Amino acid sequence: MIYHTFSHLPGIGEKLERRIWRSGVLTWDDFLAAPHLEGISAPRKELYDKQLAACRAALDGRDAEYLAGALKRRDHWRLFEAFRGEAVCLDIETNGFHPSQGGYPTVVGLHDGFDAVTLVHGENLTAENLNRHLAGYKMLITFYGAGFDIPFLLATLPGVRFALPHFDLCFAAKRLDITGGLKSLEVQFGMVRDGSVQGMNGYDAVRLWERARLGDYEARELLLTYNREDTAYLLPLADILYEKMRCASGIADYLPVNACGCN
DNA sequence: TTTGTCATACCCCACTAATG
DNA sequence: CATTAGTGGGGTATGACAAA
Repeated sequence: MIYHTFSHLPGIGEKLERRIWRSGVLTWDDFLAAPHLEGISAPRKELYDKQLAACRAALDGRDAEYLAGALKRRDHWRLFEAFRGEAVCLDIETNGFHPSQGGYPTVVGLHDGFDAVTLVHGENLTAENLNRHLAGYKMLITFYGAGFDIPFLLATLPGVRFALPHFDLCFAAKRLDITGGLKSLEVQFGMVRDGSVQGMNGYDAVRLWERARLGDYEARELLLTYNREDTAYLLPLADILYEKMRCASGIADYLPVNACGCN
């Protein structure tokens, strides 16, 4: 999808991007090879050519951070296919307070589809540790992380750094007119949680931390399991939502073979 | 080259919905 | 609850193209 993207160029929105596709220019290489494009003046094309060449070099060099900066936030999802193999899902639990009132993250969970890492407050949760783990990946996946998890971590863990492309599934779902929180989406797409944490919500996680903090080992284990389940379903959900977003973008209408399976 | 017209990208605002 | 980013609506600014 990223090779088909032109909406990040200044002055090109969704409409113009589709017009470019309609004219037969489907990829960055097509664009660079075309001597002239209708609706785009020569000096402007020259500027676009430069930017596309830079993006292409970044993609060839797997420079995810450059591309994160080059794309508008709402279009980061377009990088998913390119970086799926090096994507990490993140979800946090907190003690229930806001950073300004003594709030802190209790658990930060990372899951890449194979391995799960859990950073726990007072044990191994530090900005350095989190940065080190994130550094091994090319893309970040969250559910409403842009609105909650990321700002919360930035406010409570000085030095933590988020520069990766960020696929926020919550806003993708909203743009697709799929409403409801993470749990609701899991049900909609037939994902079933481990019985021990079924029906739990974020508030329960707050209470579990209270007990875990006082030495309740069982509560601690349940809290970690809950967080792990939260992160474990993000990647399969991303797969589903990415396909739907791609279909909604309209690119499949212009590709020679419609291998999209849009419904 | 200048002007007029049209399309559309962009900006600002209040609102929404999700998080623990 | 309080908090937050993204969204959508509506107005404005900008750029492409064609006619003069």
